[in-house]
Amino acid sequence: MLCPFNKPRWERRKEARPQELLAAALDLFVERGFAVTRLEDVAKRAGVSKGTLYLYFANKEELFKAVVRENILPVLGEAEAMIDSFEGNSIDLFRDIVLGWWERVGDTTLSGITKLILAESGNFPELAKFYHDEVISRGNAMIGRLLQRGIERGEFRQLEIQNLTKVIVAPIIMLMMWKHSFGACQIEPISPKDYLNSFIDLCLHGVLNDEVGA
Amino acid sequence: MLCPFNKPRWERRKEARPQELLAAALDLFVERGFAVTRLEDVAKRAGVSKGTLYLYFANKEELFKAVVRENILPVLGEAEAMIDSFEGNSIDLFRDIVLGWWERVGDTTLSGITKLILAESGNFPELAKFYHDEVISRGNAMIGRLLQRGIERGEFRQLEIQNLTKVIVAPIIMLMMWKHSFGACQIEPISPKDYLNSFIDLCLHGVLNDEVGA
Amino acid sequence: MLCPFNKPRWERRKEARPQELLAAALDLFVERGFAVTRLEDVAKRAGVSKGTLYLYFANKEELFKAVVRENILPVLGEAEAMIDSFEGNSIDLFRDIVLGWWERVGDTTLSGITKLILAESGNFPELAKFYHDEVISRGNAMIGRLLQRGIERGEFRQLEIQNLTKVIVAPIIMLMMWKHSFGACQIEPISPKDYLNSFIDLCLHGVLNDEVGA
Amino acid sequence: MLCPFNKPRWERRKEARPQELLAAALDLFVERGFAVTRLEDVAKRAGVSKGTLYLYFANKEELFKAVVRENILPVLGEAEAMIDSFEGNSIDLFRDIVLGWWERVGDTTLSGITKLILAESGNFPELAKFYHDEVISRGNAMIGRLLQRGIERGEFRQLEIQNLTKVIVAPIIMLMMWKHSFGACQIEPISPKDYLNSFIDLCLHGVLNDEVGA
DNA sequence: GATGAATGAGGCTTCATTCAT
DNA sequence: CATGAATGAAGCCTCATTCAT
Repeated sequence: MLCPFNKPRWERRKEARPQELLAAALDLFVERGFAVTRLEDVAKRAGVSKGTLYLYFANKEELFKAVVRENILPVLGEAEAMIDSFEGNSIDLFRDIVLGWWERVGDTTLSGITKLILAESGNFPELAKFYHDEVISRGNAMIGRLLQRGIERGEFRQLEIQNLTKVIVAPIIMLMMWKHSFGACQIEPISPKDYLNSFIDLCLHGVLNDEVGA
Repeated sequence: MLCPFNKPRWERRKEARPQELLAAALDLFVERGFAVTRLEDVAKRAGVSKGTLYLYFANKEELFKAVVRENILPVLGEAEAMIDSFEGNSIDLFRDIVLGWWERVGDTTLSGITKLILAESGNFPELAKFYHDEVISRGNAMIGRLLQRGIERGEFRQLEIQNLTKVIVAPIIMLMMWKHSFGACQIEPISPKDYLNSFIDLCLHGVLNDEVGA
Repeated sequence: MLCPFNKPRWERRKEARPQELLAAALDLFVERGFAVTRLEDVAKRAGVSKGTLYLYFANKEELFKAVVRENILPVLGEAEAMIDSFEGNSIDLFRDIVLGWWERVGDTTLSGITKLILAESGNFPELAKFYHDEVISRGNAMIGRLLQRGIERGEFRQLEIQNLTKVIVAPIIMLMMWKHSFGACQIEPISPKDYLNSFIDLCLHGVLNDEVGA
Repeated sequence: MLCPFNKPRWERRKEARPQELLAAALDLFVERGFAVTRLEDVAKRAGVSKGTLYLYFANKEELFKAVVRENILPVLGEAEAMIDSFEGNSIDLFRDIVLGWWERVGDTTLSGITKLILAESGNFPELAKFYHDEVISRGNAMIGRLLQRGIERGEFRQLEIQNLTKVIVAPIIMLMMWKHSFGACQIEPISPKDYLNSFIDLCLHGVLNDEVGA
């Protein structure tokens, strides 16, 4: 009785149960997709029975929302804070943001959520809107502020920010998508580090040979 | 009987059946995903009965595979010819490739195939591999050759081609994904023209302010 | 193939299936109650599978409504016609209506519907309203017209019709209730014939001994 | 400890528990029916937890039986005393009985018991029998004795008592049923006073116009 | 070939009941 | 005694698949 691991499972619930369920749901949703995942499997993976899920989440869709809310939003806040408090060069900031995002999100199961949303948005427009408003648009705004900062500091040239942010976000999202689609099938996995370095290099310098005088 | 146009209408109809079914299935699979699409809806959209589907496709999974196979093949080769025969400046070539791709693929139903594959790759790994080998990797190779051409002609600087191609392809794929996910939900649709111009501008020049002395 | 009874079950559907399902549902709803009746049992009694029910009725509640609609409404129309076309004495008409109602409704499974509605109205207010509007109030109006007719012809004394109709309808409804509650439990079954004769006698003459000078 | 009012409040509470549970259950059973009432709601209405119910009642069915048993007994005997001690006119006695019944039973929660029994008799035949023997048949006997008294005193004409009692009881029972079915749904609530006056008038005089020469 | 009625396995959800604290 | 988290059987409903015509 002294060791918590001796406690019967049901006793640990108030603290951990919802988190265990969310973790199990995240895994399975990412692995199989929302529509195909059976709640019974989520429960089984969390080590509880089917009915227990309904003590914590009203239905499958609410479970999905909770998974998104609990996992993605905290990370976003951190990144936003980083931009606003960063002191140095915008180039370094860009590099930090990109690599940090990969470390905190892309390289974790969380990246699967993005894939999930893009894949299943057709069936859950409400969820898609929720995710867009809470995650995508905030992410875009973050990159937009970063570009603005660089322009104001004279580090970046005059840029059309509106569309450019989406273009810049795209390769990061694609890297996450890749990991959970082709990557998950063992098809030509990409080296994130090399990919992201190429990405950063491209964003900074473009492809042109400036010495020739393009 | 040799010329299809001599056949009575219902007989031509009969031969067109599978194509009509595939088209209907493509639409619905793209819009809703594989698991959620009901065969009855596919049949209804094609104007036939549910049972008729099974005259042409053994089951739902085979229908999916046929949809992908039938729609992937026509895409191949379209753009490849373009690149090798082009004479002018690599910058113009890049611009033509990107905008031409959008016009001939991205802006057609075929872009839905890409979304479909990325979304359902987990459940159909062999299709994902097929799509990767026949489409994605050939697209990458195309961009790779384009970059190589630019470098050889001194128009592009020395570039690490392997990963860069994937980075450059990413925003194009994302544009297609967007069209079929958030775009389909009426959530902040992107203007492809503006997006692609920003993309081309970024790829060529990067974001740095060269005059400052980068 | 000549004899319809040799036909496979599924072939007879377009004509008879919905009626078979409604009959089975009526029996079980009356026997067990709406909430407790399982659709699988309804299907089984009709000799079909669970899914077949949903080809004809959207859900359990719609099935219930259809049972009421198909069974009760036609009988009501007949009774209404009888009142309007009857030529003779109002006393005879009253007797005919009461005994006819018993024959056509009370003595059949249909009487169970009334019990059902009264018992389960709490859970299905929408159904209760439907039944009240379509059946109860029409039945009351029918009796009301009968009383009015008798008064106008001088056969009945001046009566307060509004509440009296409900009072007169009550013993008829109770007889149906009884049959499906205590009667169904083998508890002191009532002889409908004697009960209705007492009822008619009471309605006509009351209990008072007029000779004494009431 | 002998006087309950000396006990601390929570201890009196403890003894009152079963009554509070039964009251809550009565309300909900009457309102929604047995099958549909959730024990959790019963517990909530009584202000206890679901588990507590099982400290007092073995299961849902036993709770139902207890509800009925506890509520039936107090009804008995209330009215019986009235009839045998009455001195005056049988007409006045009838009026007093009917109006008194409504006041003391029909207009209280106890009328719900009647509705409950009639509605659920199919699933609880032994309770139905109990209720019939202890309540219904005693009520009938009471009315029977009343009629007999009137006949013997020459106030009522010669009547067939056996069935007539049931006919006379019917509108009273129906008034209770109505209150808990259509009445509870806000569908055309009946004015008990007017209804009962019409009822009494009908029972005494019938509908015929005696002056015409009945 | 084409139909569409029929099937029945399977998923989501509810809730009576249990039981460790 | 009281709690309320946990269980799991059971019901409603969906839909891929079959098959007699």
